Amino acid sequence: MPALASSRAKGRRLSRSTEFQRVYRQGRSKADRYLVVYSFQRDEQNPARPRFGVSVGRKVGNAVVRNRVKRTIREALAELEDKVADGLDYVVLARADAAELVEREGMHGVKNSLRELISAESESDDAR
RNA sequence: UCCGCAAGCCAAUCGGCCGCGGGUGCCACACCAGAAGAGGCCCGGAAGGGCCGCUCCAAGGAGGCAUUCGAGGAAAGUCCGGACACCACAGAGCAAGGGUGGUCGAGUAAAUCGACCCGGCGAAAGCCGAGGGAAAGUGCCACAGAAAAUAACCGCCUAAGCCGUCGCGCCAAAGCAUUCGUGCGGAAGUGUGAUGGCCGGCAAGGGUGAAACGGUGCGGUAAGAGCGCACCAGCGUCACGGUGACGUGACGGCUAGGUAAACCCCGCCCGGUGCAAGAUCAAGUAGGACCGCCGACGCUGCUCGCCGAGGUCCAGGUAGAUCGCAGGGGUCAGAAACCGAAACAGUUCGCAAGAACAGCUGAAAUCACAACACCCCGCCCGUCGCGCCGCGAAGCUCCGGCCGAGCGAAACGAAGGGCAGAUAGAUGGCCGAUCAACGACAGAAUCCGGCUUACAGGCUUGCUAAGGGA
Repeated sequence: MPALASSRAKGRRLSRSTEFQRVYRQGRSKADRYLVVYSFQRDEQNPARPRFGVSVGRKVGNAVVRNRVKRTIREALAELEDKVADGLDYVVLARADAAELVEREGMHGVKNSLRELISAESESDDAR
């Protein structure tokens, strides 16, 4: 199977509303003050590369702010891709104060926050 | 130079690496899907259906490489208008409801634009105004104030009328005096002056207010008043100027508060919903018609009926997909040309219902859309030209420089590059350099024309007033 080079490419994103719903309803979640990470085991037998969805609500700010938050999260995810288990769908939800984190700490702040959330989640996964 | 005003423009810049979305070209077939071929296996009584790998193809998806394009002046608010789509009515008028409102011109239209008029603000440049009608009618005008529309609290005035008081006259009567002529006298009466009151007159002044029944001055008056006059403002008529809003002048009669984004009257305009409009295709599930090989039941058999499973076709249409949708048009319509006609006569599959193909006419018989190619137009960029500066006696071009800001290409004419189009929604990240030094407001979502609102800093041009210099 030809690897899609980047997690930012179209095929590696969650695209359908039903896919988001599935992750929200059936997945597990972990959160801090700024971000919420949902994850869902898609197919246990045939683990593919993980897929990502980003959701930024209106509470975060106006369109320019939302765009900036979304792009920053995508960049951070692309750099964290190696540390993420295959076969999972992730949704990163930006909470209302997320713009504050992006403005203050930039991409690195978001990356650190995501790394902690994702590893905490996989630990609880192992404990299961 | 500085204060201000107007118009236009920019929206940090440059380089490297990595990345995202669209278009185009090429590669590739290891993945998914598909076409063809031969083969194997499974389910089924059969018709038929399914699965597996192999060979081959390249015309899809995903992928790789290359190339090209990729947020704004407001993309925003969704406030007007138009295109487009569907729905409704399918004629006209009236009514209702909503909108709109100086004039002329531009514009498909607009709560649009330009010029002008009028009013307000400003010293000016200039800015602001939904700016028809208040003598059609109704209503309202807070607080304050006597009063908010046929005004009278303080105030001013007693000219006319009435009632007093006092002074001074006139004077019939009584009375007194008398030279008998008349004189004095004076109640009542009457005249006049002063004064008090009643009945009144007035609207100048004060006070209240956003606004108080035109303003200023002179005359006039008891006091006053358009009562008279002059000028001003307003109204009407006429004349002149202007396409017109309106302006100017003359004359007239002397007065009419404000408010219509209060009701209302007048003129003009107006179906509704919005691209989540809507169109096309279409799994699955349920539905309808038909077929009658198989099974069950009615009936032991045949026929028939019914049920089940199976098959064929059909309609509607969910998930989903595609289009709408990326500047516009031409080549691009034609003899039936959007699902056709004729025929059931061909071939294949099927028990059959039927399906697919072929044949005839024809360039084409699924069409349309899309795409490629070429051409034309529009817009943008840059070129060029207009333009600016210098030199000079003289510059559209003709010698040199600047293209800083901007504009133009209507006609003729030259060559080049470009035109965002996503659908959990692309236009970004990191590093380095520079600055007026960390860069405002802010992110396309059907398109177009406006309006409004937000906004750091900077640039260009023109203008006003003041000061300075020549």
